[in-house]
Amino acid sequence: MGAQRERARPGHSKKVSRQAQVTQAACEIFWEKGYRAASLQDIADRVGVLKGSLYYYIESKEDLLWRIIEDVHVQAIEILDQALALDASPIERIRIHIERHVEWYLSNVKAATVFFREWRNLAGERLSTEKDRRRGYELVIRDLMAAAQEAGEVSSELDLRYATRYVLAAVNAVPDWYRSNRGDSAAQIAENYAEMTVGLLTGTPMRSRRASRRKAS
Amino acid sequence: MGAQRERARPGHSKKVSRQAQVTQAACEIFWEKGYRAASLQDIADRVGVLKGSLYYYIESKEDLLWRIIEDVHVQAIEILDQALALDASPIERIRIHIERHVEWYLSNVKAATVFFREWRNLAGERLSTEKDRRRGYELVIRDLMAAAQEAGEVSSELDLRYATRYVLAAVNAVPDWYRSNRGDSAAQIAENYAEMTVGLLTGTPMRSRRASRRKAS
Amino acid sequence: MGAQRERARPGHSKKVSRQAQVTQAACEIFWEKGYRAASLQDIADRVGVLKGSLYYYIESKEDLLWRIIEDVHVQAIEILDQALALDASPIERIRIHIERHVEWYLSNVKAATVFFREWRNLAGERLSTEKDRRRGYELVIRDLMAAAQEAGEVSSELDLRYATRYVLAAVNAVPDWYRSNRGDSAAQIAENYAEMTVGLLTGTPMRSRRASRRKAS
Amino acid sequence: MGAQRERARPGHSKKVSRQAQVTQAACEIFWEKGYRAASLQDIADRVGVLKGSLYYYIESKEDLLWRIIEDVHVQAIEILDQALALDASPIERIRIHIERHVEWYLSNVKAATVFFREWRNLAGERLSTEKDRRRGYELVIRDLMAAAQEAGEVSSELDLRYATRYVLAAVNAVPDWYRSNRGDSAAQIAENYAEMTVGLLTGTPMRSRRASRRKAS
DNA sequence: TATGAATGAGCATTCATTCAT
DNA sequence: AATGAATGAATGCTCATTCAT
Repeated sequence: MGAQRERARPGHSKKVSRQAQVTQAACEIFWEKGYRAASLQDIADRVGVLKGSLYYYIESKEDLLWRIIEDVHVQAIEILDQALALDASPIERIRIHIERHVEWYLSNVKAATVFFREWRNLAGERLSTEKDRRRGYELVIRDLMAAAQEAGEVSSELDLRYATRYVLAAVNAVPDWYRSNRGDSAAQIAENYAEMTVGLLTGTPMRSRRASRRKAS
Repeated sequence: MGAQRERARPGHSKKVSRQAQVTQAACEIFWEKGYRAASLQDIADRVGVLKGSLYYYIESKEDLLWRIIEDVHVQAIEILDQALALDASPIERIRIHIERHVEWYLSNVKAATVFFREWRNLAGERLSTEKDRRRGYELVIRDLMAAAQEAGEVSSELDLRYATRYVLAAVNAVPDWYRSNRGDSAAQIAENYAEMTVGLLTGTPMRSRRASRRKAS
Repeated sequence: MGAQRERARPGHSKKVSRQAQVTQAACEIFWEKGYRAASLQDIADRVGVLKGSLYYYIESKEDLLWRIIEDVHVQAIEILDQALALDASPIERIRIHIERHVEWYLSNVKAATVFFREWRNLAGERLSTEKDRRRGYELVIRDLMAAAQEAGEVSSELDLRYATRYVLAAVNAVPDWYRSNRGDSAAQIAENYAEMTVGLLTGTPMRSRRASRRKAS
Repeated sequence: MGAQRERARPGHSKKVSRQAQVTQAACEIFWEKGYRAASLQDIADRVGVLKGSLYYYIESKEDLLWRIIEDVHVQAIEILDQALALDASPIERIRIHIERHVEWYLSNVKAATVFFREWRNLAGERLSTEKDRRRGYELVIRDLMAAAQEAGEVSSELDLRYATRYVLAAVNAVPDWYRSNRGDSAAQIAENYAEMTVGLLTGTPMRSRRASRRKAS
């Protein structure tokens, strides 16, 4: 529909594009009520336009969900790629990735939550695509773990199919319970999760790992 | 509405109560389509009655969800209590509990899935109750981990607030991906998850744990 | 949806089934405003129920149109079959058929009008089916004309592809202008149309045809 | 709104006026989807402007329909007037008129189709005007037939009210089924229709009419 | 126990139209 | 001449729920 090229007026960045405003509002409402319980009326109210006016910016309600999910994917894959490209041992790459991944989640709690909770509401081809993407993501992580296993960093007795799911489920649930205004900082939580993951994979007590990392650096 | 006590007709146990049939159908439909996308028409169709007739057995749609959730709770707590009552070290009790817990999930995939995915659709007091219960459950698990920590089985550096959530999220996601008709048996998966959990908590490599357990028994 | 078996209470025939009432109301509204301009609200108002209640009786708006069209088809084909089965010359069968056909139209003006004006609003498979049916109907009429041509009753110079369309268009337009409350009776109009059709096909002046028919009988 | 006079720039006839482009696009879209199902968006898309921009050229959607209908009328009446002015017998004038009329339809299928199918979507005064025009047109044709009847060319037994409608309906339906890319040429079809009409009116077999016309010329 | 009919509120979506720029 | 944004009313449709029988 209507193209929304931002008139790149410098110094006028305060006015976010309506397009972005709408997606943002949708994300919040979906996060608050869930995709199905959320109505376009809710979203329109938050944006401050009439319900029908939303259709100048979107094609359908699912469209909104799709945008949010796509956006999370793009960023998640970027983070993953950066970790994969690191010049470090497999297990170290895993550790760093988990840390950054969690940190990103925690600074995008709403989008991340919607991403994990609502993707099943997609339909047709989008649903298929999304399933494929999730499977693909899981496989990349599994491959990374396999590399660590081959490098002898991870016990060969660990069944990676389950380890992958175990770790991913644990990590992806972080936005479910996180409240930004109390408890540890996002960075601390991220570090904790990375450590637990490495511990799970390597079976090394936390103490000794920390010590060895300090030595190394 | 009408009382729902089953007329306890002895020797007539073959005929499952309609009440149970309805809950069962609801569980399946909720599992297939999600609570919000499921309609009472769907459920009535599966049971083989008219939509309006359902109201002889239920008070509302939420009622159905509530029953399923309650049922899972009752069984989950029973399993937890049994593990807590064991005469074994804390970490061993954790291991056994996780194993049984996962095994139960896997033989009740639909109910378990609905339980985890749909509880947010409860409203009012039921929602509060449910939140409390989940928090309570988490705390019991955390206490068990704390006991293991005090017993020296778990590193004192592990932050139990996060460890609890890590483990619970991982374990509770099992019904999300489990397909009963392929891959390992429920028992194998359960053992795997229990082992990974213990590994995560104790930081012991899997190999040595297995060896020590064999010696002990 | 809900089965609408009439409770065959004898002596209680005044109460027409709601199902029929709804279709009837739809037919009238479609006739008055056209299918697309007609709203389900209009129909509900005429029946005296709420808009949403209509869906107890129908599956969609198109459903209503479809029913009307199917009904016309069933009756039109019955009339055609009866004419085809007559023990008479081809041209006589044509004459009789046109007469009965027009007469039926004129006693079902609304349905017939909707049938001719609105079928293009069908979609998907229904549209295809309908197109096929119309083509099939045309072909049967053409075959009948071809029989008359072979019997020497119709000039061999007449191009039957066009003659068929000429006649059908003329005849099918009758409900477009007919007003039951003034002018000739339906029977007179029907006779006129039948005669004109025979005249067109045979090229016999009307006077001589009438005379010969009187002699024959 | 703004005046729409074309700036009559001489020597610049290549660029069709936007006004005409819009009407043309509307005609096509109305022909493809029907007036009610067509949206201004469709038309704007075809023209290559934004929906809102159309209102520089039109006052309303109905406006577009009205223009198409007016245009057909202007041309139809011109054709009729030319036939009426011919120095020939009434029946010959009828024959010639039908022939030219059909030929014109067939070279303006879209406009003609819209003209016949969609006029009922007009409202208010335009609808009344249109009804009058159609009635007037029918009466002129009827008068022509009456002249033929008085000249003894048409049987006095023919009821001209019905004959007029019969012929007009048949002729006006031509654009409904015509496909320019297959079958006979427009000229052949037009001749066929003219012949059938004369045959219907005069009750003369086609063969003898052709022979007599050849002699006369 | 169960049915069949109806309710009524809500929902996503469409669209002709307007208007400041 | 045309744009881009918004309006507001309407539309087809869904669904949990009610209730007399």
